[in-house]
Amino acid sequence: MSRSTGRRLGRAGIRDVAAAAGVSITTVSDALNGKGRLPDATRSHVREVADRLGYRPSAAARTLRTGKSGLLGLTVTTYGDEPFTFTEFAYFAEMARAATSAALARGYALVILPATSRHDVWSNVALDGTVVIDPADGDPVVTELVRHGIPVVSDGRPGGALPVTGWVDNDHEAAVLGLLDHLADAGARRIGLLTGTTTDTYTRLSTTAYLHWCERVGQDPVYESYPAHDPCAGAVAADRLLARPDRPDAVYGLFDPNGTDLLAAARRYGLRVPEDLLLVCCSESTVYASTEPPITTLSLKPRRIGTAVVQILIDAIEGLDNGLPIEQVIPTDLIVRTSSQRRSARTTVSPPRGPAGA
Amino acid sequence: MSRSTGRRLGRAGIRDVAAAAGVSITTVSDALNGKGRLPDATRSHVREVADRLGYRPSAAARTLRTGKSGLLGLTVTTYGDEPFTFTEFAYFAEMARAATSAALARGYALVILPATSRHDVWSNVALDGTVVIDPADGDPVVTELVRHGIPVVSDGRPGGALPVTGWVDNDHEAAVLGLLDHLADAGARRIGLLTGTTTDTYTRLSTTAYLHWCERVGQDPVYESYPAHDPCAGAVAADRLLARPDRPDAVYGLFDPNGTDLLAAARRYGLRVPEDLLLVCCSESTVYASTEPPITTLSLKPRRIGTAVVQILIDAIEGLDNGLPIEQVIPTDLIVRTSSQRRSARTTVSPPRGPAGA
DNA sequence: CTTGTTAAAAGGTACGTTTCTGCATGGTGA
DNA sequence: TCACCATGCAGAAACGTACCTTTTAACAAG
Repeated sequence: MSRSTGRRLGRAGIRDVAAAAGVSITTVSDALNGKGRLPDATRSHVREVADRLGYRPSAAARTLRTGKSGLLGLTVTTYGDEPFTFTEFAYFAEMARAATSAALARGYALVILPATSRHDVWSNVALDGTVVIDPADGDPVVTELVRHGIPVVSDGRPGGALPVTGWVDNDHEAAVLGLLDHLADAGARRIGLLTGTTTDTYTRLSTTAYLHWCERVGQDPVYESYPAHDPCAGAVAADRLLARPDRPDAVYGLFDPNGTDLLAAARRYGLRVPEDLLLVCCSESTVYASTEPPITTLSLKPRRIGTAVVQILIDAIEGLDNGLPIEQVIPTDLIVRTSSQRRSARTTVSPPRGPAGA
Repeated sequence: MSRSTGRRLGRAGIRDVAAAAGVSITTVSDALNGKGRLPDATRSHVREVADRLGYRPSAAARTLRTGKSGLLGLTVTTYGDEPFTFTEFAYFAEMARAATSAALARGYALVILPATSRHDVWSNVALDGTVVIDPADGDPVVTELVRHGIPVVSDGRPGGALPVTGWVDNDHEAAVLGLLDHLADAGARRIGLLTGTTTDTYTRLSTTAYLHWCERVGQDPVYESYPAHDPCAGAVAADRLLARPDRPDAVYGLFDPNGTDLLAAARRYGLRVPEDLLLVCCSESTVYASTEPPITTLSLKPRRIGTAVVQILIDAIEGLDNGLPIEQVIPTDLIVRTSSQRRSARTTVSPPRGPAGA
């Protein structure tokens, strides 16, 4: 059997479409991709034949030929042993969702990849670019990607002079300072911090901002650290913080679960929130709107970050950037709820009295 | 310039490695892939040269040649307008995480794709198989994938005779029945249900199981429905349920946020939990361990489901299955906490469920 | 009649692998 | 010596597409 008629197995290729339509391969390619100079009659005829045969172009062949795969890597640096322990779950989920949407809107898809440098995984997929969440200083994966000319944009300001194409981050210092001012305005005299032992940029910047603030207002720092990837350790650390002799009258928790942890610890010690203890934590979770009392949260706007990261990355891939690294700062959002408002006892919604009242 | 020396731009290819190592292309390929019959000396020599040149095989070329891309699609059927509104956030995140890990462990990576039938996205990526979460009856994307011979495994029993390669799901009927028995054992006389208006399998099976149970024990059904993708609607429906004249003394909420919604509603009506109202909701979130009081949850074991789905899919791709569709049922896990225990104030240990009851 | 111009379509090569087939070589048993 | 086989390696054909180059036809202008 000759090469033109040979394969009856498998899907229809561009050759089969060309033969069935009575035109050349080039014409089919041009017709389907909207290129070349073809009369509309030919174009629609080819399209119809392709449809009839159920033709789908081979992504692999196209990628091989054009050098563009339409795939973006998405990597989360992890702590601990499990491959994908995101401590900031809601944050990651929101960010990834926004990134996926933004990529899709521009014709790209996201591939989830491990942060480890397992070559056999990374090299088995053709990437046009990569999004890295919270890269470690001198991350080997990032370094190698950049060395191979693959654009890399990071969520979180990269440390260690990582040669990324660009990055997006919040102004963590400003956020923490503003938040502490807010607590002080609400009457806090000694503000405590629940922070992490890891060395990632977020933890580091937030903690130093706290220390600076303490220095400025002349307060002794009161903080507890714990490995952020261990949820139980968070509860323990929250307890430790409230058990100290120099117990704070307000606490900021850097991580998502800290709000409930601190609330539980406060209950154990008979502390009323917000009367005896003001509470704020950094979280994207909506549960803090309906805890008792609702807890003030700092939102890092993961959706805006995810969108921005992908836009920068795709711009770089498509050569729409100016070549310089792009740095973008996304403002944070302090969502003030009862837990950080000492004075106003007014609740926002008037409780509808039900039948059989208390 | 000839084809052998021509390209100094771009990365090193297998040809360059062959030339530098003084062997043929075949030998390089065999050496790196562990195939063929080569002495260890040659093998290691080739590997060393490849390393020195920073050689990375082209995934696109390999995929084109072998027909295997090592990529699995991951799709979530969505409700509402946004492309990725997962109502069960924690569930999806956990499931996706487990699926990603399992895939990675077997050398595959996951690509996140939209459930819409945008051809230009789906056909731009070469997939070896696809995981579909909660497919709609007669889902066109699934149908087309199967028609093209791509294995599809679904999380959630597919309705509408969808010709999937296999599926994994919980036994939702049994879970709901057991849960209702548990509430009845704790003293509930009238159990209410907070359910969804959507027609997905989970909602449908759970609701009918509830109705069956009511019929069996001779209780009038007491339930409220709301569009599960709207978080505010959940709070409203919870309120409505507790405002009814035939107010239930126990409620099961089908969706993740229902626990906090119901707790807030109970507070508004001055109902004590668990004394006046028993509460259970289906959730994977750990926040319910530290609410006041802690809330009993039904876990669907998303990690086990994600792992199982991927194993079945990869088995099918690699031809390790027997060809028949595979159906796997994952047991659920009722995590009993204070909110569903009227008598014993003692915590934590879940009562061993005997089949007896009554 | 020649030449230039343009539309329409065909030819053919390259993208970078994997892998089938085949060619030497040297050792072994008959 | 010869046939035979295992070993170690090379040649070359695909895989399916995109795109650069060329051909053909038609037609207007010189």
